[in-house]
Amino acid sequence: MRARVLEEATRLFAAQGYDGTPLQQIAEAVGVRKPSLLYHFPSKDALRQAVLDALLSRWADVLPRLLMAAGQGDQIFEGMVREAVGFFTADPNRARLLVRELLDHPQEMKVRLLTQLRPWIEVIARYLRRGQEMGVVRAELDPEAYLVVVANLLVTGIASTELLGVLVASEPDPERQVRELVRVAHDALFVSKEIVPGRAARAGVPPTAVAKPAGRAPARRGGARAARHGR
Amino acid sequence: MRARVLEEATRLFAAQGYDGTPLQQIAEAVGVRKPSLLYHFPSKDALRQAVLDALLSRWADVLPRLLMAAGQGDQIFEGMVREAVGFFTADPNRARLLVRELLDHPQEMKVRLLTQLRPWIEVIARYLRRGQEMGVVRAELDPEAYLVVVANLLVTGIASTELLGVLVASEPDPERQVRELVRVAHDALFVSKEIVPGRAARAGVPPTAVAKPAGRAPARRGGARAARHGR
DNA sequence: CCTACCGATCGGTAGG
DNA sequence: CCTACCGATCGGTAGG
Repeated sequence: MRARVLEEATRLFAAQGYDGTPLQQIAEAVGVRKPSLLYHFPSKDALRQAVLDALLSRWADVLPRLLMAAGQGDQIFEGMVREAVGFFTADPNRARLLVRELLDHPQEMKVRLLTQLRPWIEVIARYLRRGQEMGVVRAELDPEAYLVVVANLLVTGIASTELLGVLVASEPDPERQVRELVRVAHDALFVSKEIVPGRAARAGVPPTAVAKPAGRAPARRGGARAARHGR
Repeated sequence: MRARVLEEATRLFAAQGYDGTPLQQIAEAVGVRKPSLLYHFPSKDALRQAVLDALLSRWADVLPRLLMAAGQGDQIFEGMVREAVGFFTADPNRARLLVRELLDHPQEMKVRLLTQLRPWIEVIARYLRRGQEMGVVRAELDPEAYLVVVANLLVTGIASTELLGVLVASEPDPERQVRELVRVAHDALFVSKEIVPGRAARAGVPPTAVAKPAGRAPARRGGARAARHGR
């Protein structure tokens, strides 16, 4: 029952916001009376925090697993992006809820980010710097700032995919938008070799390090697949 | 007086949201009684729309001027990004308000974006395609999707600069984050030549077309200057 | 632009 | 988990 409440509260908070969602409405969605909610959660604010905890605790599992699994440093990008895209496209409410919390409770989120996300950023930033030394990652890239930009890009980009679709084409295609999202993150990260004609590509860059995406057929880079692997 | 109300309402809606801001609080900030607000605006919702109108109407002036001014196609990027960054860093409340409206009133915003933004996206997308034919803009870039991604990136990135700063460094530096924001947009747009050693750079790309940023000193590309040129 | 006021709705409690 | 209920606050109106 507690799980049901969290589920409906997540959906409604994401769609209408905390202030825009009365307990009454959550109770109706769950199928109980309002005071029953306050038996499981001492207050509406406690419910909000429980919803947020449930959302962020999933990342606490996913992040370490990702960093362990990626043996080679250059596979981290694909793994992390695929996981993030999959997580948020499976239920865009997750992304919307995060954005709302960032706006509505900046101080509380600042503490959460600092303790739960900052350590991982430092770890991944070290990988990026190693990539820079190897000439695989763009030298002018600012590791920590890049990671924050991309995290923000993925979360807000997916949160508003449905809405912003009308700007891209008459018949919105979420996959197309997510694909471009991932491409932007990718091309801003790796040193690219696309325009180099022929053998110049071999100059100074270890051929195995950058991995496949650069020279291959464009527009099939994980967004599509990840969007399908669902929840 | 109407202007004063719009000003305070913008600030409070941006910080606390529409549902989180009572008319009473706006009245206090302006220095009048609550019913006086409803003399200038027929309802709270009418006030919200007036605030949004005031914000978006500024872009209706800025966008055309930008596209007129940029004589060369390759200057459009710098001009647009500088203008957008300047506009939103001058008052991050503008960015936050836009993000809130996107979440709280998606249908209404969909109509606004479709009529007020879509035409411009089509125009700029044509410039991008021309750049692709010239080999200056990345071939795998999806013009319309790219523009939406970057617009979203700038708005949300600046909306949360202050908050996300703690993830980048112990002593947050807004300029550093904005700089990386602009770099990501830039490097995901243009074909880069950085790793090409020596004369290979001349192969197939008109030297004057790409303009300066690519080969020069990194990390001084408009974010810093724009952030200073204020409101 | 004000005072006075209203009906509706809110989060939360009493008591079982 | 329910019924019954409360004080506070909300957007908005009457009337001047």
